[in-house]
Amino acid sequence: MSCVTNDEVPTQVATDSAPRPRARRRGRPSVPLLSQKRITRAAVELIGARGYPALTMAALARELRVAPSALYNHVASKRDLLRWLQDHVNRGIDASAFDTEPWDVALERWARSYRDAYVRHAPLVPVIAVTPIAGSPHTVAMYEGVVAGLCAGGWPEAEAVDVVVALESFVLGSAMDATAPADIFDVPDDAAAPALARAGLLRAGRDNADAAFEAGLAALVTGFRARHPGGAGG
Amino acid sequence: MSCVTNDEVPTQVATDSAPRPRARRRGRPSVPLLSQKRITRAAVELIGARGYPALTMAALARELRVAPSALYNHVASKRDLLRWLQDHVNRGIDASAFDTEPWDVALERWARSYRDAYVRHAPLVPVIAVTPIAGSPHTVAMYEGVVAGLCAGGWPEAEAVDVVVALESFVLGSAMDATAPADIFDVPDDAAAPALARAGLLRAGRDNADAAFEAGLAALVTGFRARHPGGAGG
DNA sequence: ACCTGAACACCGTTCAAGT
DNA sequence: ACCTGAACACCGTTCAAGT
Repeated sequence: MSCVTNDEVPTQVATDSAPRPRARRRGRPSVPLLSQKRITRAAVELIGARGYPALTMAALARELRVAPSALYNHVASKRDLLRWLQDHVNRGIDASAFDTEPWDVALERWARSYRDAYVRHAPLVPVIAVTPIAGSPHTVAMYEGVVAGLCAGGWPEAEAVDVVVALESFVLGSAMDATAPADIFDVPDDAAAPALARAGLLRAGRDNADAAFEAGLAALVTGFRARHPGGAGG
Repeated sequence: MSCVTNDEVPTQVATDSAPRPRARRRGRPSVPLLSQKRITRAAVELIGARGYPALTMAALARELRVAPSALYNHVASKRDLLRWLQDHVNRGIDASAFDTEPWDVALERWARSYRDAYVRHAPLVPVIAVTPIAGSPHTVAMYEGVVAGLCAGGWPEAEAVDVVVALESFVLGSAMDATAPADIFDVPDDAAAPALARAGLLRAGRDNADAAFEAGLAALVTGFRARHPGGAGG
């Protein structure tokens, strides 16, 4: 009550009824307002709330209550921001089965977890495909776990990477496919595409993206099992 | 020579030495300058010459010697233009093997042709995944041929579409992967990722994208053969 | 080093005015 | 119907000026 600390005029109090959205002195703040962690976190929240089209540098800066140009003291470009996001998303992928399960079981679990993560982040997929992993610690850790697990399961190192890249291509393609509208294969006139039209009727109401992913995943693992050096396959 | 038609002052002739880059009366031309065909053709040429980043509505209009706003009399949006491009690229994919070869051989050939086409058009991949095929005649024809071929080869219609979608996901993911830099898996410090580092050394100099694609394609086809209802597989 | 504020060079798209 | 020209509402990014 009678204390003399500086809480009688907190920054939220307006001097009168006029709205004063923010006030900060012009120069460098004594403690930095931004960091990679804070920027990434705000970007994830923004995407979660309003989707990828809403992720603009201006909107992100607004979320962080900062001028847009302030972001460029921490990240070189929007492209680099997307790389941070990629690493954040990869952190959520579960590759732990490679520690406990046979390589083929682990591969299936990893693929499902990987696809699940990117179905919600499909706009990152084109970024992933072209981005060297070196600067992304969680991404490196994930691949190391997967490749080490495959090698422990009997795969030669060079071939293990082929398996990983092939599976990743399928997973990322499937993640993009999962964002498609359900009626993507609908055809207007049945005469021009009778097989497609019949198939469309048979498939109506199914979750086609999931079914195709599971079919492809099973085929891929079956095929790799057949190729595995010490395997029971052909 | 002595004819009285309107060719004595063609549009290319400048009245004096001053450069006059273009001259056209303001109103509607007697014969339309643009069409879907001409716009698509110019876009393909522009992409071929200067790449996808150069494909802007302004640059495309310039190529066609037209004001940017003129394009919008023919195409509703840049997105729709990309759909036209998708259909054009799909026209170049060879699915003819389904007419003459067993389904598994045809599937492999189609997949290679499909990937080849989109390696040069990777920026279209995210568009494809989300675009209904109905408005794209060549795309519909391609899928119809593939699904009909699979059905003729003994696949039930609904399952045939799963096979197609799974293979397509793999192909499009692989096309994006093929645009990645060769050193995408390089890791700076070997201690943190020893398996990855060893694999990187073994793979240096190889065409890794091609190897991974062929490995995945072979596995996928092997797996589908094993699942085929009338097949010799398990 | 790290912020603000004011620019810059684009981008896709719209629309009135012309024929 | 189909073009031009002039706008509009963005976008990512740069940079001098401040502390």
